[in-house]
Amino acid sequence: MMHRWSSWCRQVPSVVEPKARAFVSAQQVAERAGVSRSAVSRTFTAGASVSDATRRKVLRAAEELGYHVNHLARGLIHDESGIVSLLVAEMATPFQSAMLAALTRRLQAADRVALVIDTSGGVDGVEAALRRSLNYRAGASVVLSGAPSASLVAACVNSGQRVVLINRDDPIAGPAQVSVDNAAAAREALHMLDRCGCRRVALVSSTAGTPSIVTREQAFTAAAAERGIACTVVRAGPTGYAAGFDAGRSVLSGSVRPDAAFCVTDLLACGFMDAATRAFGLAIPDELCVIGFDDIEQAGWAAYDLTTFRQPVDEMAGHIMALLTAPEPDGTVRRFHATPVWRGSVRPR
Amino acid sequence: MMHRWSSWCRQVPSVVEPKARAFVSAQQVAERAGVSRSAVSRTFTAGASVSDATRRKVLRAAEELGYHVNHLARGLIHDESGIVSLLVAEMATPFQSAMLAALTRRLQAADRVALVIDTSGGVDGVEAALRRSLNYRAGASVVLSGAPSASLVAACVNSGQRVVLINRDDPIAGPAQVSVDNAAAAREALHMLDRCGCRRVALVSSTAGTPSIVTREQAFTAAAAERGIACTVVRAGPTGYAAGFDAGRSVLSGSVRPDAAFCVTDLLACGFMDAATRAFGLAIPDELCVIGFDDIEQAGWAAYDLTTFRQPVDEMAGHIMALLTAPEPDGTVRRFHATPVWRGSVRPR
DNA sequence: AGCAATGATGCACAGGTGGTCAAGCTGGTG
DNA sequence: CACCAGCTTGACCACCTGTGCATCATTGCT
Repeated sequence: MMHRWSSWCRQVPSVVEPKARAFVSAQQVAERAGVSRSAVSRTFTAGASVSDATRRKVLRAAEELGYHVNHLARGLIHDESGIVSLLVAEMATPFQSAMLAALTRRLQAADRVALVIDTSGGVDGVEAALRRSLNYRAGASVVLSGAPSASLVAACVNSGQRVVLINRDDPIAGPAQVSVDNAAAAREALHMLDRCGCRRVALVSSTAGTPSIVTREQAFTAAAAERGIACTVVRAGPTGYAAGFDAGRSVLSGSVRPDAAFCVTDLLACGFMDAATRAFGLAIPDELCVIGFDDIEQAGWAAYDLTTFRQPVDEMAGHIMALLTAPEPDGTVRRFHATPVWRGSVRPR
Repeated sequence: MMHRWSSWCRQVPSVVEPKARAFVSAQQVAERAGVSRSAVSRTFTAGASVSDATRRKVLRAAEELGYHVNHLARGLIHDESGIVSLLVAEMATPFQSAMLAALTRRLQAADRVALVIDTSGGVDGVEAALRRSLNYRAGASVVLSGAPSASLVAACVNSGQRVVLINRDDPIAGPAQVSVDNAAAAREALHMLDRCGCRRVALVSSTAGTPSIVTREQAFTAAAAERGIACTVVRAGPTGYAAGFDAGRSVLSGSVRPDAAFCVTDLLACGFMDAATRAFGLAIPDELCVIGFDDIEQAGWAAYDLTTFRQPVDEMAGHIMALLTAPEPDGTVRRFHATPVWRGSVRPR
C-alpha cells in the first residue's frame, strides 16, 4: 500500500485526487480497452450480447489491469450478494467441521460463497450472528447449531432470506428444517444392545441440552423402560471427549457395572471407551458394548472401531442446497434416516 | 437466472413497480422516523454527530422495520467490505478446523467476518478461491493451505489486500507469512528419540509434498544421518489416518523393525500407532516410541497419549490478526516455536 | 441584547455495477 | 440501391450508504 501510494505520487505529482483506490473498476478497464463501461459490464454478465472483438479487447484489458467484478456492487442491485452464512458453534468438532466442509464445497459448486459465523456465547451469539448475516445481505442462513429466537428468524425470512435449521428437533414454524430421525435411531440402538444380551444399560449424554440430544435420550430411555431394561443416565459435562471419559469413570466404578452404553455422540463414546479400556481394563465388546452417534471419522479408527449411527452429512448438505436454490421457500421438515454402521464395539448378534 | 426472470414477470404484471425489495433500506427508516436519510446513516456510524432525540427516533423505526445496515454498500465506499477470506483445503481435518475456529472467533471479535473458501482441486482451486476473494473485495486473504501462484498473490497485494500465508516454508516475497519452526522441531524429535535409546528410526510422512512437511522430513533425516542413526522413510498416501496406518503396516512387517517413529503429522501418528498396537500387538512406548506433530485434540486422547509438537494455533491466530489490523502491511516471516508436549508415547529419558 | 461558537440537520454527490432504451451499424434481401 | 432486421453500443438511471458542505438552531458569554 505504502509502496503503491508513493509510486502513484511520483506519477501524479500534485493533483488533489482524494483517494488512491486500490481495486480496479470497470471504468478503468473500459478506458484501457477503448470501449464504454457498459461493454465491460456486458462482457462479465452471462447471457449479455457483446461482439467477439469487444469481448476480447475487454478481457485483455481486464487481465492487464487485474480487474475483478465487484460482487458487492452486483449484490447491491440484485438485493442478494450470493453469500450464504453458516452459523455454527464449536466448529472445530469433527461432526460440525465435516458438515461445514460439505456445505462449503457444495455452495462453491453452485457459485455461492460461505460466510462462517461463530455462534459461541449462547443465545446472543446466535442473535448477533444472524444480524451479521443480514448486514451482509446473505441470501440464506444455515443454522448448524444454536437456537435463534423465533422473532429473529422471522426477521430473516421477512427480509427474503432462506433460513435452514439443522438438527433442531423442536419445530418452530417458518424456516426449513433438516434433521435426522434421532428417536428411531435411539430406539434401534437399544434394540441392538438388547439383542446381544445386554441387560444393564448406561445412557451417556452431556449437560448441553441440545434438542437432538434430548430426543435421543428420551427415545432411548423410553425404549429401555418398554423392554424392562435398567438404564442409568450419566452426564459429566458439555458434549465432548472429556465428558465421555468422566462419565465412564463414574459409571463404571460402581459395584454393578453396566454391560452396555449408548453414547449420544461419538465424541462422548470415544472418551467413554477410553475410560473403560484404560482406566478399568474392560474388553470391548466382550465385557461392554458401546454404541455412538454421528459416525465421525474417529469412529472408524482402529482404536475405537465404534458401532454407531451415521448422519448422512453429504446427503443432508445436498438437500440443503436444494432448499436454498428452490424457486419457492419451503418450511417443511426433512428428516433423514440415521443408518447403523456396524463395527466392532458391539458383540455380533 | 431464467427462473428469476419468469417469476419477476409474473409478480409484476404490467405496472412499473420494478421490484419488491425485501431488505429494508435506510430510506424507509428515515421516512418512518420523519428524518432525513443522512440522520439514519449517522445514527449507525460510530462517531457521527446526531442528537439524542433523533437517534432514539431512528433506532425505534429501525427496530420496527427490521432494518440492518447494508455492509455491501458500506464496503462499496470504503473499498473494503470487512470480509476476510480464509482459503483452506481439507477443512474437516482437526488441525485445519482448529485454526479456522481460532481465526473466525478472533475476526468476529474485531468486527470482521470470515469468508471460508475451499481450495480443493489443486492449484486452480487456490487460484479460483483468490479470485473469489477479490470479487468480494475482501480486505485480506489468509491462505491456510495450498500454493497460490506468485502472480495471483501479487494481484491481491496490488489490489490493497493483505495476504497472509500459513505454514509455507518456501518464502515467496510480498505477503506476510506465519509459520512454525519445523526444522528445529524435527531435529529435536530425533534428539528425543535418540536420548531414550532408539537406534532404528522410521520417518512416517505422506505423498503430499507440502513445504512444511518436506522441511520436517529433511531436517529429521539430516539430524539422523548426523548422529549415525538409521532412518527409513515411509509414505503410504496423502496425509491422514489411513496413510499412517498403511505406513505402519508396511514398515513394521519387515524383519528388522524400527524401534521409533517420527510422524510428520498427528493424524499419521494415530494411524501408525493403531497399526502398531492392533495389527502387530506392539507395546507403546516399550517396544516402539512415537512422536507426532501438530498436537491435535486426538493426540491427547487416552487411546493415543501421543508425545507431539504443539503448533500454537491460538497465538498464531492472534499474530495473524495483528498483521491484518496493523497500519502498514508487512512482508516478514514470523516463525513460532513448536514446543514438545510430553505424553506417554515416548519412553521417559 | 448581541455575537460567537457549537452542534445538529439536510442536500447532493460519490462509489461500482446491472438493466433499459434509443440509436447506430452491419448484413442480407428485394 | 433501398429497406429491414438484428446485433451492438453508449448514455442514463437505480441500487444503498457515507460524507463534505452549507444551513440553521441553540447556547453561552460579554
